[in-house]
Amino acid sequence: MRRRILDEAMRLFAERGFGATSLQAVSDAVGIAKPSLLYHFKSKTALRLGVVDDLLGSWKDVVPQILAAATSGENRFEAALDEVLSFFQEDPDRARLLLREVLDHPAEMRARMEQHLSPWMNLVTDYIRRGQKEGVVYADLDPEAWVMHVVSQTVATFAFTQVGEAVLPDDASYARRVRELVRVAHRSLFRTEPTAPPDKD
Amino acid sequence: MRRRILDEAMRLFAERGFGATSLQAVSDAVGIAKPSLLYHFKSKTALRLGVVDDLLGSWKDVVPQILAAATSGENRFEAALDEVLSFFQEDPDRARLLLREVLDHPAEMRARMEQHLSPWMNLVTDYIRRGQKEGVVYADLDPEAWVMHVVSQTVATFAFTQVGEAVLPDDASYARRVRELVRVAHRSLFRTEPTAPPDKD
DNA sequence: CCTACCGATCGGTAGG
DNA sequence: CCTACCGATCGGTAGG
Repeated sequence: MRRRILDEAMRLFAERGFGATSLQAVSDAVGIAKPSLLYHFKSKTALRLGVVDDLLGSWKDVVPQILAAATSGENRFEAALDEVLSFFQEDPDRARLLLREVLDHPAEMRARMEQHLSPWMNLVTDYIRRGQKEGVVYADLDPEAWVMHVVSQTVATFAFTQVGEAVLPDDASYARRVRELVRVAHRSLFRTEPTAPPDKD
Repeated sequence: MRRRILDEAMRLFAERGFGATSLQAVSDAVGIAKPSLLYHFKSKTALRLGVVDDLLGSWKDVVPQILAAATSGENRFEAALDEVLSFFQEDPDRARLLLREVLDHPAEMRARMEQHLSPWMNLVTDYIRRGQKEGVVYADLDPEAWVMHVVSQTVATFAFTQVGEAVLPDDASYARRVRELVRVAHRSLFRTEPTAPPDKD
């Protein structure tokens, strides 16, 4: 039951925001009475924290896959980026909830992100710095800022599926934005040509 | 008075979100009674639309400056991007409100953005396509998707000032993110070296 | 997990 | 621009 509450709350918080979602709306979606929900989560704030913990927990599960992709095999860059992309692609509400949380609780999320991101951030930026010494990565690139850039652009791409279509009105709008995101990330990182060059239409 | 209501409502909506801001909170911030606020704006929804219209209206004023910067003088690229950057830099709440509106009302904002962006979007993308024919811009770049990328990254950079600091913990975090944004935009657009190359520290 | 219920606050109206 | 007030809904509790 806790699982079902978290799922419905996640969906509603991502869609309408925490402040615009009542406990009644969540319990209706689950199919239980409001006091029953408050047995599982003592307060609305406790429910919010439960949802955020759940999201960051599922992110933690993906980190090893990202690191594995980034440190072995060919096309390490594409493989690692694909892992980040598919995390949000799997459920775009993850991107929407993350954006809302960062807007609603910047200080709190700053601390949590630091905690959840720093382990793999350091590995990725070390890797980039090695590439800079070898001359394959631009020397004037700021590793931490570049990773933030790529991650936040990924979140934005999936959070704003619909709005992207306003400017890219064809039905391939989503695919175009993802492809351009990958292209921009690649071109801004490597001084050399892509191993597998992006299709040019 | 209408002006003061719009300013305070904008601030509060950007900070806490529309659903988490009561009319009482807005009227308190302005220093009037709640029914007085409802004389100027018939409903909470009318207030929201007033705030959004005001924001998009101020964007409209910047568009000519962007186009002027983009089509004359040297370093047209840097000059045009600077105009977009300074619009949000002037008041980061613009970025926050925009993000929230797009999350809360994707269909509505899609229509409004299309209306407010398409005039200059077409001019900018035409310009990029000319650059592609001349060979200075990457041929595999997707002009509309690229502009969306740069704009949304600008919005994200200013909306999430605090969270950026979690990963870039020094006190130059904000400047680093802006510089990297400009660098990424440049490197992903031009095949050639920058006219004024980014400092490499 | 439920019914019944709490005080506080919500958006909005009446009337001046 | 105000006071006074409305029904509805809010988050949360009592008690079983």
